[in-house]
Amino acid sequence: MNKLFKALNDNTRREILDKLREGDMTAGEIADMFDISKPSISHHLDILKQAELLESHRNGQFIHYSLNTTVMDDIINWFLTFKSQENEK
Amino acid sequence: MNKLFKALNDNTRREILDKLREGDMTAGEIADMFDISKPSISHHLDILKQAELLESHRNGQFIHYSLNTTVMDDIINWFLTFKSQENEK
DNA sequence: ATAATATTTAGGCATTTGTCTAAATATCTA
DNA sequence: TAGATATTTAGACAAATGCCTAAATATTAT
Repeated sequence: MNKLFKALNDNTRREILDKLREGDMTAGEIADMFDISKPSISHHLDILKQAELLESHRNGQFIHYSLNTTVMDDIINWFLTFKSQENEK
Repeated sequence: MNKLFKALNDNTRREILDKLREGDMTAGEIADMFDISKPSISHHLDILKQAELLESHRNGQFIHYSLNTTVMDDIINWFLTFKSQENEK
């Protein structure tokens, strides 16, 4: 959970996840959507990948990134336990 | 959302939230559960309060802290939009 | 083989973060 | 009013974070 919260604690990274909901994109396409250098975006992508929020596969020169939302289940459940406990009062 | 993710991006703070699910506690009681100085815990409590995850009220010398989970709704919904989109494929 | 394009890795730097100790503030009790 | 207890505020410091430029790696096309 630590890596997951860490990865999500940045507005640029959350925006990357949001954009990828529309469909997969290459590293370059993602970088072009931000006013940040490509190396910096590359680093953000790496952090998201380490948290397993993204998967990547190379296709020729391009590296395509796609969402992996299965890892969000743990966090969602963590939050929901707070809300469900609410009703027990 | 930024303050919220920031507040949640720390293991000590997440543990504080977990402990408070059992019931309200004073700042001192919370601090005693960790191997961290009282001023540091006080600072963590402040960050959680700024994110509106906690509320506090003074009762004599003591300050009692309690959970406020309503602010979690936004985050939960943010996550759920990822999961619900999953089914549209 | 060389040049061009896509992406990452390396290294440096300023800001933010989490921690501490010392001091300040607030409340209660004798 | 003094002294004890509960908590926060202030200031300092090391580690982590996010950004940049320059260089390295991988692939494609001439």
